[in-house]
Amino acid sequence: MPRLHGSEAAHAERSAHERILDVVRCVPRGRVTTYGRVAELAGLPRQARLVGYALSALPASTTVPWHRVVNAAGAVSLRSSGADGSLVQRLRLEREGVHFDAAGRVDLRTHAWTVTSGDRTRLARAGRGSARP
DNA sequence: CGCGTGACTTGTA
DNA sequence: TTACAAGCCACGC
Repeated sequence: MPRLHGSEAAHAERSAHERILDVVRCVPRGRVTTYGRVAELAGLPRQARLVGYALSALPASTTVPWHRVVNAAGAVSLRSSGADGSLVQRLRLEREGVHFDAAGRVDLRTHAWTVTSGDRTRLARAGRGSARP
């Protein structure tokens, strides 16, 4: 059972943390999105930092495609754990066909994820909770 | 309860 | 192009 965090409880029964993960799960293979974008789609505008915090809390065994989330400059953000994680992120993206330039940045104009109607349906379903009245 | 820190963004210079 | 400040939120001390 998701624990509510007060401020969002009045607006949704699903925590901001889970809504963020729902959005990230909708990012298709070979595409990337930004922290700010995820926050906005999760109904948390201007809270990109919260997205980074949510992803940092993911277990190593997660199925959430966290590697498809980059910063606004198209660069892979360093993790507090070290540079290994960012390297893994880059390798995973390249394996999906995402191209990095000489500066180590993704071309967001080419690889940015665009939300489709199917994505919105999927998000809405996740938001309602498939087992909720 | 205050303060610093952090996988961020945006605006300004 | 880079550098700095302000804004936002959760967490540990």
